[in-house]
Amino acid sequence: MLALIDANNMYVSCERVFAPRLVGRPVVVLSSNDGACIARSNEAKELGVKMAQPWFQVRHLERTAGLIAVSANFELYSDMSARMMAVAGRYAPRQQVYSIDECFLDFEGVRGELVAIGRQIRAAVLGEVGLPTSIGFGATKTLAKLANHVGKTADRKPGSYPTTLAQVCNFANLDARELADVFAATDVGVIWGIGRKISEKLRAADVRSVLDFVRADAATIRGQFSVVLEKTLMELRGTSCLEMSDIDDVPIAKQQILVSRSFGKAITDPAAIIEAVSEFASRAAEKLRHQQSTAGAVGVFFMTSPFRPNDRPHSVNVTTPLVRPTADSRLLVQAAVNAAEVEFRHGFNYAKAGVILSDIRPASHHQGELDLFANDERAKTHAKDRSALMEVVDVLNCRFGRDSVRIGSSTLASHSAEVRSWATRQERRSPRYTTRWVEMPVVKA
DNA sequence: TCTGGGGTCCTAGGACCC
DNA sequence: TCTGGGGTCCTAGGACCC
Repeated sequence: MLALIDANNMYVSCERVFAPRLVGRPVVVLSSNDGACIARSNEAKELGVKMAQPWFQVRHLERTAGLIAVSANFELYSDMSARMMAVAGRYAPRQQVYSIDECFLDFEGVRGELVAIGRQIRAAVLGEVGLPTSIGFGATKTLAKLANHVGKTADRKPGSYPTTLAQVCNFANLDARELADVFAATDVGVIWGIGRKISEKLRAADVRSVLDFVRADAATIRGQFSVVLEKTLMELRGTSCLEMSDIDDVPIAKQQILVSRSFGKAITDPAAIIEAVSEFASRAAEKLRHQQSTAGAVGVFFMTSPFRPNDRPHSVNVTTPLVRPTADSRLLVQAAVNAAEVEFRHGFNYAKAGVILSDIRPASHHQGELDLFANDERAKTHAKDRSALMEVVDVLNCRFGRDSVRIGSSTLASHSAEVRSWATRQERRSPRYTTRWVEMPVVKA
């Protein structure tokens, strides 16, 4: 039996732990640039604020309905996430952290009543970390996800499901009839793996509820959609198709590393694009070294805004293969900047840019005898110097703070983050209470 | 005025091989 | 006029997730 545990409105709940004035009020957390709502409290959902809705569209609710908006504070959220995962992990032999706010637990071999255990987990995470959670139990990952959704919804919208399913929902405790009722009352679009496009297509074929979907013909689903959706169907019928990947302690290395931002305002100046791309490449290189990998290709993109119909659209997306995979910031930045210089066009209002590292492999992996340069002693020494230098840079930045040492070209046009024309706005960010000494909350006697 | 920033997996189709 | 058949590998793009 598997469980999915996730934090309710994670980002909002993290903010509330340290700012009790937010409790019971409609609250949203804003994306970078304070552009869109990426988390909503239940009260904000009730005001009609949609996921990813632009802030300017709901801003009037600040005055009319007491809506409170805060800028995203990812440093705080990821630390709170780690604490939550540590607590949840105590209760089952295997845990897979799936995202910042949810993990799967595998209860195989565990004795005891699962709903009762689920309630203990909720109480522990709430008591020790301060985050409210929901828990779903099912025979497969997709069922556990669905049970979690039912548990959360039963709690939030009385009458939607039997109250016994609220907060902690175990499908195994339902008989066939009760399960069919739950499935019939649940929209097909909430199933894990069914997004907007597929649910539209399913509805057009008169498959509207989870029950409709579960009763659909598997071969037809595969033919008209994909093997992926067929797996989803089998999972809902109780046949496991998605394995637990339970590499508990060692995070799986990313196959692609992306750093991108929307600009605070439109960019027309090549120097600004180059500065941004240089900065993104630097940041990506840090992530790359952190997971002890090298990249064999550097991608750069920048584009105009699709939301400004009066702007001429333009979009650049180029990938530069590297002769030899590297994790050296200077080489990665150089490749990214070169591509940006070549592809930049005057006369466009660029709104967003990014750098993607791909063809990622372990840093320990050497090309071996086929790489002629590798046999060149000077080249070997050079490579060693390089990685030693990067190590020093990383250590210094870890000790003295981000950007204590950085690549020269990322400061071409200006000297501080505050004056960089492309820098994102974050006017409402809370203190990083748990990860910065100077921002630690102070208790007054 | 103002519209997120990460990721994953699968598939179709082209390049290329014999 | 008629122009193979079977395979692999790679990439771009589309779907999804949070």
